Amino acid sequence: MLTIGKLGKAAGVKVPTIRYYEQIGLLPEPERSAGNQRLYGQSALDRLAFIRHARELGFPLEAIRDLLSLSDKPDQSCAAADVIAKKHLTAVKARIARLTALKAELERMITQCAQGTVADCRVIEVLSDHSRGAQDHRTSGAAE
Amino acid sequence: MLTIGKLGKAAGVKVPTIRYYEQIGLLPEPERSAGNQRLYGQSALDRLAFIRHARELGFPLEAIRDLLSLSDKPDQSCAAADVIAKKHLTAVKARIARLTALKAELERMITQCAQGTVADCRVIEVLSDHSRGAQDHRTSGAAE
DNA sequence: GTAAGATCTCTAGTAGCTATAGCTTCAAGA
DNA sequence: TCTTGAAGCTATAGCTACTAGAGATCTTAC
Repeated sequence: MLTIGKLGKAAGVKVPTIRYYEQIGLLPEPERSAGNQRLYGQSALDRLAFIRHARELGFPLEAIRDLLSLSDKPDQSCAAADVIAKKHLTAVKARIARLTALKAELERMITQCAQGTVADCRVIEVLSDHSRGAQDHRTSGAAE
Repeated sequence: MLTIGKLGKAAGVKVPTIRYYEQIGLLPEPERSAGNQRLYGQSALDRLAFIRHARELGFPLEAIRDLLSLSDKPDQSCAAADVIAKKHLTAVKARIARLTALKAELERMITQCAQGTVADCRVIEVLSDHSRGAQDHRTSGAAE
């Protein structure tokens, strides 16, 4: 049996966050010790690790709630999980594209900044590029 | 001169968000019409486009505030902007790595889900993989 | 037995918006 | 010129996903 601190360490989640997850019903109410402290078993650790992993990957708590409810009744169709995964995949792809573009921009910025003052630094220009022949950035960028 | 709605459309930012930015001091208070409505010029559009672009790329508002203050005094050294950009670049790289891993996982999930029920669907397993030889995922994943 | 550290509950604060209520102003058509 | 409907105004409250405090209690190691 794990105390909340041990559980948090094992799953990589902060203690108040665990209590928060319990409060909003993502984690079931655990057993308590004689002195009223929470005690967790392996299944709580699994569940929390799942939540943390999904959160890290950008799933909102509501999607996680859905996925957990699926795992709670594993003999049902996979269609719902599939829908969630597909929806998220689209968002993930868009995010990767944007972040990759940003990475290039940041690298360019840093290179250029290394050689001058703000006057000839492109940081600001790069990030407000709408006015210099890149009016079309919305076509590729605003897909969210 | 643009009304707030036109400005929002031009920059791709919602009207309440513009007012929010003004409230927290990211945008200067604009002129007003005789009837007390906000009126914006080109510089406000530039500034807002910059903010939106930076937000889209994941810069927190405080970093944007810093960058804007730099652009307001463009004859100073670029070092500060460089620091901000570098710090952000590290975070961006980590994010891309995580999202790329997620993309693979989601794609695998969807493929597998297409062929069965939740009973043999890996959605939950994939996302709580700590117990199957991937305990070290924290080493590569929790860098934020 | 005592002292440090972990846990308890509860409340309030954070970022970055978003929504609502109830009002006024503006632009376009009849 | 009147009117009507969209767009604007202020102010406040709500949202997600936590995070931080206060002040009390429990557990554990010496």
